[in-house]
Amino acid sequence: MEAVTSVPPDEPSALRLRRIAHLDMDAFFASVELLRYPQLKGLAVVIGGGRRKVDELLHQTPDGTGLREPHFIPVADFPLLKDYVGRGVITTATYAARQFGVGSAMGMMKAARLCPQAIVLPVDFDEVRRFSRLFKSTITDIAPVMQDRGVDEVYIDFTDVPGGQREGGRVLARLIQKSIFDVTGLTCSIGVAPNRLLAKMASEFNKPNGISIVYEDELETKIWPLNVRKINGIGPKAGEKLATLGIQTIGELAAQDLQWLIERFGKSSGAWMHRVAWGRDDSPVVTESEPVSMSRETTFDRDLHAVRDKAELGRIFTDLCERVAGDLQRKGYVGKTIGIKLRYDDFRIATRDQTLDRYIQDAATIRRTAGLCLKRVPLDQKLRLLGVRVGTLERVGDVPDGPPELRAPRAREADPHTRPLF
DNA sequence: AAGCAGAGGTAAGGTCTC
DNA sequence: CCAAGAGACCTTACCTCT
Repeated sequence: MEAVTSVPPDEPSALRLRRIAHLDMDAFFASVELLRYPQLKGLAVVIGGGRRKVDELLHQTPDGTGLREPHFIPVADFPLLKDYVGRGVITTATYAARQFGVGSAMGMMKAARLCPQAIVLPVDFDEVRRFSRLFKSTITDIAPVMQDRGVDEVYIDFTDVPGGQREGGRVLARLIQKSIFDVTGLTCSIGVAPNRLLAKMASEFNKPNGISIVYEDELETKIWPLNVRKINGIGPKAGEKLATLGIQTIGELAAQDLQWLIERFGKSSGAWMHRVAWGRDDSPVVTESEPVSMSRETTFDRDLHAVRDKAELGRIFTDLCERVAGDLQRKGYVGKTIGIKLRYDDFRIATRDQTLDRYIQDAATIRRTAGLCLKRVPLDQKLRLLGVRVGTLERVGDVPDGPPELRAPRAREADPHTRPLF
């Protein structure tokens, strides 16, 4: 394991091991809600839906009389549940709800069937973001080298933090865990190991509210018995393929010949699998990064047909373009690759994109270019989702050929051949 | 003239993550 | 009949330039 950082040759005693931590907030979305509604503690609660109407559900009685204070009715007792929950999925479930087999990314209707007494709460993104900032700033106050991995997850480099090496990092992990709880009232789980790969797996060992340390020489005992799916980057597909090849555990993966893996998974993936199975990972903790693309997509309340529902689709399409443009402008980015994504009613996905010769950020150009993309895709089948994406981003003011994004879009009449469908 | 190699861009699809 | 949204990255194919 590449455990040694660069060490001045005249200071042999300064030889340090890399100590990387992975920190994961416990049932983050649900825990944030429980802070607000402590009376729900211990109950089966599912967060999600994502649809605005879940919010109404909280403030409405089944007979339609509104309530000012939120109240909590089990999903099963609510008539017209589908109208409220639509085609949404669960974001997080409390541990009580998980007992019933309910979990992240599961459809709401299915969850209602599995756990009829579950209380549904909407996601409060503002509140979640507030707590996200809060726990991250608590961390960087103690250990400055932190990498964002989403709202509820970070990597931290303990190597050069005073005390970061004590008890393999456990002392510092405990300090961070306690500080986060004091500031937010929320618990988290932390894994510390010689690299990010192992730290990520370690953080799952002792959930919730746990700490676990994995040392370099514990690969065989603590990592190899695990299923390959525990490796961050091996998902359902690769897991299935490995299973077909008779490989279940990470140890079995490590036992495979490098060339054999490359033949079956490609040069890059095969070599990567071999490396991670041996616990090798020297990727650094990266404290900042630039976005590559920004997108907006939406699943419709019902499947829509490109011709029959043209007007409605057109409205949604324009709205998506305006929202992406708004995101770009608000965050100060321009882009030159415009793309669309659509999902048919049978869940097949099609994408198209087009790269412009200049950087833009305005809704009109996005809309026009995305419209051209849409013309290149078969539209005889009903759609359930439409998305708009802008990629090849540059920061405003950092654009290779000056600031063309500030130029007004060139006014021009579309010729009939390239006139967008919407 | 033809062939090859490598770099880099574009496009489409797919996988994975939280 | 049920399966979100946002983003990163990979593979493959094709094209262009050198």
